[in-house]
Amino acid sequence: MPVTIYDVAKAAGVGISTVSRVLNDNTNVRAETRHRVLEAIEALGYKPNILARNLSRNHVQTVGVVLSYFTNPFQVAVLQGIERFSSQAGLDLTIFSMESLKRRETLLENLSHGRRCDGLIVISFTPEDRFLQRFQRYHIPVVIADFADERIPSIYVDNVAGGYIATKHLLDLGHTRIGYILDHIEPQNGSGGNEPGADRQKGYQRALTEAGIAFDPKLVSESGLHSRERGAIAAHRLLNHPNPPSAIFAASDMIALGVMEYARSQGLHIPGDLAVVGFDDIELASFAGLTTVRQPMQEMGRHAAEIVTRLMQGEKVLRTSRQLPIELVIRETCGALTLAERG
Amino acid sequence: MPVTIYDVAKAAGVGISTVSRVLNDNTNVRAETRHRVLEAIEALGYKPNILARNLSRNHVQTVGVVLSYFTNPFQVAVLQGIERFSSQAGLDLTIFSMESLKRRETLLENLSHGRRCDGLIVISFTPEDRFLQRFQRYHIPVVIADFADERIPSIYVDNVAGGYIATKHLLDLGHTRIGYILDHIEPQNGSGGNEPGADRQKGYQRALTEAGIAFDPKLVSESGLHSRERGAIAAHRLLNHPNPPSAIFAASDMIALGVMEYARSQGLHIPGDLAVVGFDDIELASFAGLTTVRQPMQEMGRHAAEIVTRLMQGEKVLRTSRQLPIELVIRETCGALTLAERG
DNA sequence: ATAGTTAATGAAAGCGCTTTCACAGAGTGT
DNA sequence: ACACTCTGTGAAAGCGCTTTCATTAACTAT
Repeated sequence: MPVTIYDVAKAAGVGISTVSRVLNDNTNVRAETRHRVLEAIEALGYKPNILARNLSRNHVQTVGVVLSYFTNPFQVAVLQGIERFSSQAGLDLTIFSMESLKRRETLLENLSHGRRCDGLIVISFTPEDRFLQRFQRYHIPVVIADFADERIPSIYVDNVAGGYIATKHLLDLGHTRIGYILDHIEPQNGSGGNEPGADRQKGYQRALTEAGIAFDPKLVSESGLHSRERGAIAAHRLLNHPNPPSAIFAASDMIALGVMEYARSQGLHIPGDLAVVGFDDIELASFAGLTTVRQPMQEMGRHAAEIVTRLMQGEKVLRTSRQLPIELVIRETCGALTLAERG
Repeated sequence: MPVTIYDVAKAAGVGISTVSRVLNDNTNVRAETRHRVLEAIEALGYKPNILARNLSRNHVQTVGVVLSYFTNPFQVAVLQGIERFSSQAGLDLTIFSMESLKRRETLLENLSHGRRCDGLIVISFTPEDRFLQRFQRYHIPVVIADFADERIPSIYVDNVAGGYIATKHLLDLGHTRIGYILDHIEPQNGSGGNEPGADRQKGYQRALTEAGIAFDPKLVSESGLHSRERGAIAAHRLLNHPNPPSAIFAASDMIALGVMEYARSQGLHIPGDLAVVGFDDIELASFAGLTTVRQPMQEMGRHAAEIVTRLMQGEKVLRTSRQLPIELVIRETCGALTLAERG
């Protein structure tokens, strides 16, 4: 029923290999012949069957991205960047979301076997070694976004610097008891604790130390997830401390938003009673007037997509990893503006 | 290099068709034979080549979703619902985002030809007829989310009812000049103006009429997009009217958020000087204290995914379309709570 | 026993491309 | 004129599955 390459060949009075040639390389086919073939294609409304092409070429023309939480605006923003690039590159984008570690296992298991994508971008974590090896064996390049792993092309940000500038900013504003909330302390896997949250904490501690303030573990809380609900819970723990912090630095804007909600529900004024600084600069942050450390989320996605794409095409890429710049965005929740206005 | 069905057949001492049978139907193969085959599969670590299987079966085991704006939290929420269902159903999910009408044309053009997905979910619009026909010809079921089209399976809500209850609520609160902001007035295509924004406007007008208030076209503004920036611009137009509204109903929460930002930037208090009601109930809405009409976004996605999936499997589905319930969520921006507190 | 089913299996023919290989025919150099 | 390289092209062999079809073995019914 559907028109195949054979029909085109017949109509143009050539062999299928010639048709295939005009469809692909374009070299070594006489102009006149090509013209005939093109006309036949046009006349019959021929469209190459992708499935056949895929089998023959052993690829699927798609890049996969695995993200841990679809609900996380940060990840969605990265995804956006990826989408924009890959659609322009003519690649399909298939997404795999895994809401539990179990799911992640099975997902990676499947993914690393069948060729469901030609290249993979993982957001915010490193796949276990055995998966990495398998991907390599199948020549499926993997690149990581929002995570630095020396073994793998990674697009990341200097999280310790980020934690540092956020904390320093609060310190400069006169705060001495500064809380920190991160998603989770335990490394998710054996990759060695360079998770964003942990790195931001390093920066936080470094700023504290430089300021001559002793690090108080009681001022660090874990939310589990980058969500408002969990952020609020973590804030609750911190704020009900006998000697509560006057400022909180959160490892993500979502957590920060939760902190703000909780604080307000307790009648606390922001930034008067509690200063808050977030991380990411998601869209809500500007609405909420949240001071935060901006990471170029879309750019991260774009770069990651660009790298996989080139790797997929067999290109030898020299600098596969890239560090993107961050920036402190000062808004209302830290109190700096209020001070300035007063002054 | 990779182990194929032939290797398994050889190892198990059977023909490839037998291997294929145990891989698939499972009927009509002796228990003992199946066991041998299974053992060979295990021993060799055989995984069927998806590409070959796809070509042979003429499917790709994936559902596609085309969304207009990735930046739209509503669409992302629907996408989430889709993802959850389809991943459980063992289907891959590929997303197509189209930021312009041009892109949409070419996208649908490509999509309706090659088999890049076995089923398609489109969010918030109806593809043109010619595309629909083509999809039908290729037996690719299409279902629409957030849009009602009688010709196609659709998962939708009663938007005119939604517009009605939002407006009625404002009316009940004593407002008489109520503005309305929608994304765009012009139907995007010839499908006949039952776009969500237009329907909500119908409900808005109906409520007005019932209350004996003449509809004033000057109180309707178009933002173009569901974004804060555009919402703010539209609010600017409405609010600088000689006889400005005391309340604004926005066709989406994003627009409503923009309205709030603009109003506040002008020193207006919400809800004191301006009441605002949105639509969707995206996550930010609760943070912003926005009164809104909630639609079950994830559910929409889930249902849409369920329907396509069943259709893809050739199942004869009786009720392919479904209307989901909506609900007014009263929070701070409408002023109802303030009144109650006062009272 | 004998014909008539049914169950289990393998050979082979697709699926619709890409790619290798061989072979004409046209140039080139002597 | 003759050997010698290119170009342009088609036949045919994959790619790794599914599925049809024929065949054998085993089982029922007379």
